[in-house]
Amino acid sequence: MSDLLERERPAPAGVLAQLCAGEVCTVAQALIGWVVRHGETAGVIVETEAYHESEPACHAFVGRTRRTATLFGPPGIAYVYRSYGVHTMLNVVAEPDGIGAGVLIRALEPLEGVELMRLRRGRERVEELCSGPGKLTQALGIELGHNGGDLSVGPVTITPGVGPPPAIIGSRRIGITKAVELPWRFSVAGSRFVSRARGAA
DNA sequence: CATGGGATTGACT
DNA sequence: GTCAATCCCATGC
Repeated sequence: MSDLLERERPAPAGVLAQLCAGEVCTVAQALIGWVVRHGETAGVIVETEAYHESEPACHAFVGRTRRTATLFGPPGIAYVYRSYGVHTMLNVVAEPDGIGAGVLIRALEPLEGVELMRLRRGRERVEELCSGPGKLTQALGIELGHNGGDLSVGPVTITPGVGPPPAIIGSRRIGITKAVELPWRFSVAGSRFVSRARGAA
């Protein structure tokens, strides 16, 4: 219905870092429509969530530790971690160096390498390839070793999309137990590629 | 060194 | 709707 018929375009040096240096909720919305690529697989971002050191749902809330060091670093860097011992999550570090904040990439609209995504996911339907934070990292082959990597350099990259920015809906973040009231989840209105809150319509 | 808790997903009742 | 899988890492003794 509202599929994004976009393709990535090269970004001038420093564009991603400059964008990500802004306020994290602004960054989370601005990244929608951008393209995540790893090798031959790529997808358009259709859902994000913002996390900031000032609120307890953010890993950086506890301060700078080995785990959160990346979050406190410069913007535009990948923060990758393992969740529930099973799934890998991809975040983009936001806000200036020294502030712990990041944007969780929660869903992509598959753009290239769909057959490889199907192979990695063991699913056929395109709607089931990247419609969740653990799913998209599996589909793109993103792993813990990508933590700390510069997303403007690669191997995992995030580059601008093409075309008008899509209409964005704000809502509550999913799967957390603290600061649940903050409307810091952002998704493309009407997209069939966004994740589903457990049991939601 | 031991313990406990997840920014989830898929299978099953 | 319910539940287990599975491991990294922060915390505490």
